[in-house]
Amino acid sequence: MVKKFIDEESGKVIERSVMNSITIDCVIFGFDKGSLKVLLVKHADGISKGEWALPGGWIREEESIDNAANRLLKELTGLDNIYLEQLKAFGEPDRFPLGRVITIGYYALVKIEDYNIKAGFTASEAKWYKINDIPELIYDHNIILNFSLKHLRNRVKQAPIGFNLLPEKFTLLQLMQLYEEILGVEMDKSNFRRKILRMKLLQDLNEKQKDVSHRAAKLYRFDYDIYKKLTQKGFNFEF
Amino acid sequence: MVKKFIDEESGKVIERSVMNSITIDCVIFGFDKGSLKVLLVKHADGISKGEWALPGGWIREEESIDNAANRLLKELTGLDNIYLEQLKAFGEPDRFPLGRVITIGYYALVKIEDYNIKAGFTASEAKWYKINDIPELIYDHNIILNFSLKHLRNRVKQAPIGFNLLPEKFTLLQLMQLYEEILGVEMDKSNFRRKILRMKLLQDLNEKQKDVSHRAAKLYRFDYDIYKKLTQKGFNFEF
DNA sequence: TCAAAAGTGTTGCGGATACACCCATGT
DNA sequence: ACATGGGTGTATCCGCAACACTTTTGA
Repeated sequence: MVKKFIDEESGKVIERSVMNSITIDCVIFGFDKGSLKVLLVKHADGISKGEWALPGGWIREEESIDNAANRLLKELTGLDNIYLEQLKAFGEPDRFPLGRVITIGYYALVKIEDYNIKAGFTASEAKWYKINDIPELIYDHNIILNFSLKHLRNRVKQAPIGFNLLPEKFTLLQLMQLYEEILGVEMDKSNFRRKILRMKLLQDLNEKQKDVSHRAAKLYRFDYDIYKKLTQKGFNFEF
Repeated sequence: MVKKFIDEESGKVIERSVMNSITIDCVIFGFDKGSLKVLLVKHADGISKGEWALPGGWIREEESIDNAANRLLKELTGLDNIYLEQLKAFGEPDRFPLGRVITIGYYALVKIEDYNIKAGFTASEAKWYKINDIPELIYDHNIILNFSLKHLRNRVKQAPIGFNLLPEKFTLLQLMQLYEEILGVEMDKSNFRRKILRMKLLQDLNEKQKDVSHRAAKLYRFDYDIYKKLTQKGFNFEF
């Protein structure tokens, strides 16, 4: 990726491999059938044709990097208004074989069934992979993925973000299984209930599950307004 | 910052404001006389001449961004082997007035008295500012600084990094005052002792303070080896 | 009536908090 | 003697973990 420049002072044409190219790569997490999954895409052409990768793209000149990440996500999943946070920049000099490209990693949490409905995907192939079943990815994408997983495991204990992976209405057991899966631990049903309910972050919807072959459980919803109010009063989500 | 390019396909000269320039900016924390401080530099020339800023610089083509940050820090403070971690990338399109420049924020924790001894500083002016006394900085540097402060306050509770701000040998009260200053809280002497000693991360040096006008306190040292061992066994620093 | 998951109750332990108190040392 | 910080001891409270138990519902 050698570009030709005109040197401002001398007026001469100089060749320089392009330093400072920037991309964005997204780790998109979903939760489905008790498993934490990541959305990967198969490259349709270019030097890494046929290989799996994190979805990503270029930053446009007029948009902020957060906006670029949101736009890419919308293009990739058809979903708007997704939980999205920057991880950090990855910039080993040799991470991209054809030149110096720094990438900014993002991670997103989506409700997988929303994605299935809208399915705005146009790329050649995209697939949800279980977290324990990730194939080899191009460039340093495995490193980025592992970093984001570690980050998610920390974050989920510090802030109530896990809800973004669940449907709007969920049962306490679903929530517990989400935590068990992400953190890789087993939990006690009874203690989990007490702990999460004591925080008063969940709104009891006075609704029950339907079409289950056992006693139907109450449905709850995460109440973001209450969380904001509590946070302002100094409340700190900790799990 | 408009640059002239030669378009690869058409061969024509095109002007384009440079997209994707990348810099590094460092928030260097120090702890001195009971106050948390940040090292700021005064710009000697350029469009922001005379204004205060976070120390920073450019990434070289052949170095990783982590190495670039380490090199810059060495150039700025004369110090090697410093605690240094990436924050994240900052990339609002208008953050830099003369073109699109994305910056990668880093934060560093240094022992301020080491800095005073070596003092490898060549820039026009550099000064330690108390955290509550930060002037207006150029570009989005106040945003970066505030972000790093918030990050530090979280991090210091999750990992034993505060020690990097203290001298090699310190007393328990010094450590407590460090935590009090960073977190902005008051703590109980007795409870702090128990809590920190129970973790067994501190090595009792069997030495005492000298030249103090009161009963001399025991000196301790943070034992990184023990910490590593404990971490491998599943220990999790939490404060 | 049995399986499966929902949901409640109880008990013991350990860490956090809030104090009260004594110790050593320089001025 | 007293100011200053160093250092210890103790009572209380509360959350957490472990575990036993009852309830509801479909098959």
